[in-house]
Amino acid sequence: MAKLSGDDMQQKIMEAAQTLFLEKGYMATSTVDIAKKVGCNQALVHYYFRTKQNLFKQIYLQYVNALMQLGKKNIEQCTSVVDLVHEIIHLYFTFFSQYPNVPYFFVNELIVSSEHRKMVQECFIDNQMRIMLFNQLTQLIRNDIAAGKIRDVNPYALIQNIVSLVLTSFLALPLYNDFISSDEADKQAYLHRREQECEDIILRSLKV
Amino acid sequence: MAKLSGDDMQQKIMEAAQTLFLEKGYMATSTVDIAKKVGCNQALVHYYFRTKQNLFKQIYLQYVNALMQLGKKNIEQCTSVVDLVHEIIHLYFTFFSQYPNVPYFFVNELIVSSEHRKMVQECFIDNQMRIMLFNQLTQLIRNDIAAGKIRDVNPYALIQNIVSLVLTSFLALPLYNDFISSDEADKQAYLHRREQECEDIILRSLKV
DNA sequence: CTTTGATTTAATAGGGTTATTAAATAAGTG
DNA sequence: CACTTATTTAATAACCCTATTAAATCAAAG
Repeated sequence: MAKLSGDDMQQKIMEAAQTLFLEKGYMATSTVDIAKKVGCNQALVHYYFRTKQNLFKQIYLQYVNALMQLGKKNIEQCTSVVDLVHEIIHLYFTFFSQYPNVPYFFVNELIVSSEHRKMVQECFIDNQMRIMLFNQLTQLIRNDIAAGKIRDVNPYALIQNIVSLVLTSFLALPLYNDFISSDEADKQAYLHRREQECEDIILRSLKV
Repeated sequence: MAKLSGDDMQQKIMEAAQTLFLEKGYMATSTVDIAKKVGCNQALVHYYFRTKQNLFKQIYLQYVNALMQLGKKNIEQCTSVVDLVHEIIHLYFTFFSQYPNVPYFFVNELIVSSEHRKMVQECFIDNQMRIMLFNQLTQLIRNDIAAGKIRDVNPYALIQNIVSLVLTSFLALPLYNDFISSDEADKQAYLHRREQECEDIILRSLKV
């Protein structure tokens, strides 16, 4: 194939790998598949990334960082839990609407493969931003409880509930597609309903 | 190995396959792995089930049916949505506590693999019991809305919310294990809290 | 124009995979 | 006991996989 400047090719390989990992998961995607999609030789994938695992890692971290960066900007200025819940849910829906396979990717690789879980843990567990955001949430919750604005809730549980409802809204997309409607506009409407529904449920769960 | 009557061996193979599919997923489990676990020759797996896909299918359907059967008994006699929500959530938690990997199994194979999704669809879409249970839910909801006992909700959305919260409680177990506590008693307590939390959230979301 | 270093390729080693074969062994029946 | 049928095995065909190698090609610098 026509040679590109190395960075371009590396980029193209990452993009193809991304698409395939998202579509079929890590296991079911081979470096041959990736090369075929790019239109290059399979050895080139190894030239740039040495191992398949390595390639995966870089892609995974890209998404984690993208989400974190986005989160930081939007969430820092929230002054109440209600605000924060709204922002977080909206953030997730915006992000995942753009990359609707990412939730599946996250679940599949993070929950499913203990190997990958370990890998992600390393990058996650002392992630400064994660800690900062969590501390902020905890503080906000404490304040709002003290002020009688919300009932006493556990920060972990709240996050888990939010993430549960949001993630499964996207995880269910293929089922929605097969069982209910495969029309793109319908799916957009579904996601829009889900966003409101998720926020509504969480806010109701916080009422005193 | 000592020969067993054929049914026993078939059973043992299914059980080993079950364990491995649950632990590592379909893709990451080879028929060699299964045979090794049973202690028999790999060809025997194919002798009884012809293909790996076939073996998987039988195991999958076993779980779907077990859950359906269990559901039927417990849910038929509910007379209100509140009742039903309690029963369904308790049912799920009881079932999944017994088989904590099944939620991951369901998600991984149903949501992730479009091939498997198609397969399951065929067995699911005209599953009489599924239709019956869903109709019962719809009817109960209509009645309770008319009686002013709950606010107007969409049956699909309600089910999705319940399933979301319950499934992710189990999907998060490995994360709980790694990040919070790997003590068995703690995990039991966590699941117990989650069951109450799920019911609480759903019931609050139904309040007029 | 040649040299040098970065890309890209073909070829292949060394695995592992599913599935099929034919042969060996056991169990049950007349 | 002999024969048939059901299990079980070893061996192997026919793939696909990752990763490495050495050789080919290109692009920019001297």
